[in-house]
Amino acid sequence: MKKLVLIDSNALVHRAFHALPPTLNTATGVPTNAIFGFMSVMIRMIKDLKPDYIAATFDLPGATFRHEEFAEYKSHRVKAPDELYLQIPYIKEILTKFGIPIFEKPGFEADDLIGALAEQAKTTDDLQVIIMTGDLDTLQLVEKDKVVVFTMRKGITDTVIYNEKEVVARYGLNPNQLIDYKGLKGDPSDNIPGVPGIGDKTASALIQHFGSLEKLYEALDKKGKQPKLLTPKLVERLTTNKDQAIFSKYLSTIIRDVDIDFDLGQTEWREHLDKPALEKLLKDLALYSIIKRLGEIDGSASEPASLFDAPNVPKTSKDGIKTTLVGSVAELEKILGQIDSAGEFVIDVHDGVVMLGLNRHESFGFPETMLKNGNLSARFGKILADSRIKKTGHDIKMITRWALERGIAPAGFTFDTKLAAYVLNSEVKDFLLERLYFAEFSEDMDPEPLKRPAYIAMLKERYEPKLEEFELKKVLNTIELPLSPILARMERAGIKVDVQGLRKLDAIITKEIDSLEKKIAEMAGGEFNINSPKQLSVVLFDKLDLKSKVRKTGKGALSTAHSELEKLAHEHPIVDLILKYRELQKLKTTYIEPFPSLIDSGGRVHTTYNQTGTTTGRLSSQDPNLQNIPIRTEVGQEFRKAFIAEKDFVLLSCDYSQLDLRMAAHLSGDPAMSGAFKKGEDIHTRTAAGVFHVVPDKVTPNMRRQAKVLNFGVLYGMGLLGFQRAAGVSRDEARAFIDNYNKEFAGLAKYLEKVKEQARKDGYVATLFGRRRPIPEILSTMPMLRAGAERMAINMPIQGTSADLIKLAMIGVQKLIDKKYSDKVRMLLQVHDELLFEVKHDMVGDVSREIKEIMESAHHFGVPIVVDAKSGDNWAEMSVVE
DNA sequence: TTAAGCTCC
DNA sequence: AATCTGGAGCTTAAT
Repeated sequence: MKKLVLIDSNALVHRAFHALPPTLNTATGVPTNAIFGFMSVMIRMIKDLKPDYIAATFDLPGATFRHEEFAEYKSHRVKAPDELYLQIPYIKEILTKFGIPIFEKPGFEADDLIGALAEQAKTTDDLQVIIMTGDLDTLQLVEKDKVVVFTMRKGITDTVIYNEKEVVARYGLNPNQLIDYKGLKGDPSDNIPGVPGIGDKTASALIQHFGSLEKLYEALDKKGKQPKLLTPKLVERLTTNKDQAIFSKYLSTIIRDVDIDFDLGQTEWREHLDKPALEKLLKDLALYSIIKRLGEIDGSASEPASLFDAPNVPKTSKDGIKTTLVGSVAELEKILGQIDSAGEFVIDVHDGVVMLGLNRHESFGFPETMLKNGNLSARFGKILADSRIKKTGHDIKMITRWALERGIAPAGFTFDTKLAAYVLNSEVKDFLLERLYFAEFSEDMDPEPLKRPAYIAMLKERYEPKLEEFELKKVLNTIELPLSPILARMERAGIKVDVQGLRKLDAIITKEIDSLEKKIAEMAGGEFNINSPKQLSVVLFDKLDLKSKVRKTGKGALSTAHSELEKLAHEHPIVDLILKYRELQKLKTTYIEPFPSLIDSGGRVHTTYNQTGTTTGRLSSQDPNLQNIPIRTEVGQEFRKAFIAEKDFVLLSCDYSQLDLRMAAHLSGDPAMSGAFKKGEDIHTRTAAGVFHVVPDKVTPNMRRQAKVLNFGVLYGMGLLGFQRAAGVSRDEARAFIDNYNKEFAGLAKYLEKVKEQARKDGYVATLFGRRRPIPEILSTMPMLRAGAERMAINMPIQGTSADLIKLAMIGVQKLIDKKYSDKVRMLLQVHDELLFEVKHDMVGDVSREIKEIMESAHHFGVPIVVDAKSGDNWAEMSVVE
């Protein structure tokens, strides 16, 4: 099958322009970011698809539009900046040198020409039409595998091809129904209005049900019995906006009957390619890296990965690393034998290839598919599961997950270059092997995947003496390394979600949001986007002319943050509605909506823990983040109820009480604070009593609240003004409270000074267990930077020691589970000072006591450590375990 | 991509 | 003159 690629140039240029920073320029100042992006995508496309024919289309403004109104609409569209338009002539020139013909016609958009060309080309047998574009407007043209769309995800890095199946999978609609869908939903980026109040879901549901916009309106005219989905409100919206809907559909329809001459022969670009001229032009534009990549298009450049080479032929590159791609079972068995007797090896898994290394000079790789061989798989599994055989990896959590998913429980991970690099410097932003290698050896790593084990071995050699020097071996060996496989198990376990409950909640909240939207629009005297702080501030401060003083944002605009809106609440009832709207909108879009798609076939969601993501030693959780599930508000609680236990199991939550404050008490040795914890007093009440000079019985709720702010403020390095604001007291009061606090807890105050001093002296701070964080800015001459550094210095040992403790506890608890309760207890989540388990319901009493004990005594401190255990059927409704 | 906003500990 | 509480992740608007 031959391939014709049709380039939707305008969409692609826009995408490239916005995806790349505007920092690329020629010496004379011509911006080139869009050109660069356009070219990268094109080279990748040619490399991947190897098209026989290519044609490009561009917008050309002109008088003869389909409709007056349409031209009208266009003029309202936001103009892209000049920097973008400046680049278009260059792109056209490049395309010409490429031998690619350009199609444009006054009054027509690039889209329309694509439609017309595709229409003509698809009559040719044995020819696939591929539309290359930067947006999804042309998806409507997709037909089976005959006409497909090639576009990008996430900036311009990931490419993806949509055929008819994928369109249906993504939208639940046929390609030709997408225009009906858009007619209802609209498209703000194209200035297509659609029907107000109808979004993604409703539009899709309606079209799925009725088939098309026209049929939907026919059904509405007939009255009679209507499906449930057509609520009276929805019917009203549809009828009042009928014309607009029809017009919107018309606007989003790509016209295909444009009169153009098209001849496949003229698009045989390889015939017309003028490479020298192309290179010269790119050189003038200072796009040297593109010139380099031009080799890729005709295969003259070497393939990056040797995985395509014949197996079993060892290759030695000039850096002395010998690599072998193993293709035969016998060969692999021999290597596994070597590993067995060596007793240690490096393992890495990348793109379906398993790579093994014995030292920094030699490594092997074999395709994962070879493990389908039962004998081989058993042999390899045994090596992985044998804790006496030492394994080193880069990201052993990932490798553990990989193995677990293949039925192997790996053991014996004794080194991880990613974790080592993290404990050596937690400030580093990402721990890609390539980056670490460059940082250590000041040269680029060969992208050849088979070499990775050798590089990992090299890094390990570099890191070991450093770990020794900075006394970080203990943190790595007793905390991070044993924790990593445990996290892998937790990720794999996931947590069960009540989808049904989630759906109900969604319906309720959606309704509530709808009605809030309406009320807010009414009060504001017109519809606007409440989610846009910019539009919101216009409504509040200009239209409604609210007078209360609010803070400015970083850029000088009036802030509409929650804390600021509260100040306006007494002036106008709209404010409370906006706050409620925000709360619900947040819950819906961040938590409820994404969840269903994240649930696996067993009804569970799986987070990913980042073990190297924080500077203090905490974990973080992503995709989804299960460490910030709402809890405070009533709707938040409702959402939490959707996290449930498997049948015959209950959830058990064990959380450390006042962990950070206990750590502060221990680290500082402050007698008053330690004393309070030893006596089991309420720490905030005790603090209030000390600061306000009253007996604890006389502490009012307000005094306790202020003391609480003070206690937490101390952990974070809060200043006078911060406390004033957070506690809502006057400047003098604030100063008096802080003075009293520092007298009452003089030991704590002294400790905090000592930490800052140590940071200045050593350039770093550390936790009780020796985990470090560099604080270079503590010596900055800029007061702001320095103050910030001091706050970090104060907080890290406290937050970090807490993080260390719970990690130790997790290791201890997992040991208990493996020994006594496998299949009966699963550790599911860690939320900084809380561990969540799934426990066989009839065992929760015993299990809870044992876990509590392990958590409380994971390490001995100068203050008691207290864990509260609660259990229940869901994450919201839990009661204390006796 | 950034800024603003909100969720959690 | 401007800032002002530590550690995270995610969504939306706007560029």
